[in-house]
Amino acid sequence: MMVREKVQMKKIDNASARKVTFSKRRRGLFKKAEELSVLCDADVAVILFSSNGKLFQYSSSSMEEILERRNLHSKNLEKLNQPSLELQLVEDTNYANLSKEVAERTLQLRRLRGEELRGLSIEELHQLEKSLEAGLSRVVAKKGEVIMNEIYHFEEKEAKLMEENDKLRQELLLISNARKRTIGDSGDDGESSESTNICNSAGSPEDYESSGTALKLGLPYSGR
Amino acid sequence: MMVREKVQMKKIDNASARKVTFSKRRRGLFKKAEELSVLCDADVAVILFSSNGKLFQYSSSSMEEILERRNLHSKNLEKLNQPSLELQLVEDTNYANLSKEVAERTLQLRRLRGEELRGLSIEELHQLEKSLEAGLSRVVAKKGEVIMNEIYHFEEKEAKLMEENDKLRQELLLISNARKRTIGDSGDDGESSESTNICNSAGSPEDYESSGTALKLGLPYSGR
DNA sequence: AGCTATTGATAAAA
DNA sequence: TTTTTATCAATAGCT
Repeated sequence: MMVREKVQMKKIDNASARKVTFSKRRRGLFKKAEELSVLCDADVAVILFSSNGKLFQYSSSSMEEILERRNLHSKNLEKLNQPSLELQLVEDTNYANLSKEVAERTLQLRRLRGEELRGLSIEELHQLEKSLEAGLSRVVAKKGEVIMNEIYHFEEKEAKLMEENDKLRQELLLISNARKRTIGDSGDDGESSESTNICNSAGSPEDYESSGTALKLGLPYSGR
Repeated sequence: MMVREKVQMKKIDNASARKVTFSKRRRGLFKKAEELSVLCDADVAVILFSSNGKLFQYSSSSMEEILERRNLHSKNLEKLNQPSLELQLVEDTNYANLSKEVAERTLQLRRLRGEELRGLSIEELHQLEKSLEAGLSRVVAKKGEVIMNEIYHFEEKEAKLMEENDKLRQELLLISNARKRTIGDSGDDGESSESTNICNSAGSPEDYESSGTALKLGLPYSGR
């Protein structure tokens, strides 16, 4: 084996070597992340995009949870930056707030699930109902949006395929027309017109028009 | 130096040793992340929480940007609808767990409100919708129950008041009847019958019967 | 995808 | 915490 050189900290030029290194080091990074989480009882998330834009990720627990938790911390840090008061007080406040928030959210969740409704007034129940209806309508709307999006993609695909189909049928018609003409015109010298007609897309105007109309009548569809 | 042992993949018992290892490996992980990003032209983000709940993060470019990109990219088939309806009362009051719970509940709440629906699949949205419908139906049922209860109390009160009303009217009738009789019977000696008649509730049988009938006809109501 | 020489990471100790 | 050093772990370059 040749002498292994110290790796230069710059982008690897050779694309395939870069890809291999990416795979190896990606696994190494994820392994290190997992080790850290196990050995030190930490929560770890690693997100990475390859140069081609492919996503890879590792998380020691739920990725969404970790990201949400990070958001929360960022907010707390913002709070911390604004009033540069005594740090300890802020820490205590953070803890107290957190604990309060857990309790608050827990109760809210249970109420939204209809589990803990004791002691609520009619007015409060009515508010809860309205809140649920609003959430439901948003979720339903989003679902509709996602579904319509999916359908749109299908329609696009369908349209493309039909268009392709259309063209192929036209070509076939041209071929068969050409063939009929060749057979009908008896005193013609032996020219293999079929292959030239396939490759030559400029047919006679009448032929093109009629075949197009026939196809349209035969396969009607509404484009978007 | 003593023989360095192969590191066991489990949580380090010694707290201070764990802390030191955390620091070292954290730096190592970040370094690996940076190397990967430079060598392979990748975008990398690492987020980690120590066991004390402290946040550390590295990103090769803008963290927010990477996370946003991930949101767009990820087709999350992750847990969302895991009915963690059992909101376990967690004993451990440490900050990390608390923070974790807040994050989880916050995300759930936002989804129930229809605020954070990005990246959810049709199936997940459908589950969310069903969950909302179930909660809504429970809330509506509870509201109906509370309202019916309230109405029942009103009815009870109303019945009592009417009964009282009834009695008072009867007494008034007795008084006016007695007064008429006193005026109609001319050869009566001068006795102040008004005051005694008010206090004396025992009238003649005929009087009582007739007055009762009149009141029933005048004020009909259906009791429960 | 495997294989090693070599660099790199880090546990323990200071 | 950081440094040192002996050791283990990762991986670059080759098949």
